[in-house]
Amino acid sequence: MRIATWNVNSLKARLPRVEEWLEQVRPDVVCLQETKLTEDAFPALTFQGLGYDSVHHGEGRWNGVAIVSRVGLEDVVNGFADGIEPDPDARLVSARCGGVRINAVYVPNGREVDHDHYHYKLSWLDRLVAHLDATTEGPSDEVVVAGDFNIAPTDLDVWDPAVFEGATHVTDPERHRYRALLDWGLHDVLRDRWPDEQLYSYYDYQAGRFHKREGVRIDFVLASQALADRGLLHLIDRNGRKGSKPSDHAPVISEFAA
DNA sequence: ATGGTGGACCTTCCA
Repeated sequence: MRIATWNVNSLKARLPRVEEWLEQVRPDVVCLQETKLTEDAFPALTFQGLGYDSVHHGEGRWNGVAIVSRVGLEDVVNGFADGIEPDPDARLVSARCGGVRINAVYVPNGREVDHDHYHYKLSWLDRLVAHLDATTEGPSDEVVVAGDFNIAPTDLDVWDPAVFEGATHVTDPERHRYRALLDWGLHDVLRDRWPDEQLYSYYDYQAGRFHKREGVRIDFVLASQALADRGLLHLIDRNGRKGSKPSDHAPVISEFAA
């Protein structure tokens, strides 16, 4: 089962590239972030034509997440299932695809340390753990949480740690909450496979960062033990960040034996 | 040269 995640930075702007990529890579499931679409504008028929079911949780101008699957798509949940107030933003959608509980996440950026949005980010990550508790029997299930986490777990995941001093994405409270997801029972399967490699999923559009290989790794496919044990390949698809009109994120792909 | 890129959308916000 091939599972991918891709922050497309507007599905409207990126649809031709996403179509081409689906035909080339043929993932079984792909989680999309930053669709920036209303429900009405989501191109479900385009995906249907490529053999994929889909579900979208969007709000229009910002955010928006989707799951696109060719191995079934059932038991959809929009947003958090923790029984608290609804999330004001469209940042989480989950469904069961091919027997796996898939969660597509777009974690808040945080903007600046101590900004209101930063505290929203921290509480959002706390709620994500509660959501997993509410929607699974626990980490013994086949569970995937895939998306843009807006956290670089360690200094190996940023091209120059000095540049990020005092910035979001690398602070202890953010990294602590990332580790809480691993403590829950999820595995960073790409990092486990490549423990020492500089692997980046996001490059700022500015200053030629991609061509200088100055990126950060903030997009992950996290998988529970049963899946992680069956990992076949884990990679970041640099081709997805090349060429004309790319997203600022590259797709991240993991494959698991059936 | 006090910017730089790109997407939302129309004036400024967001990443």
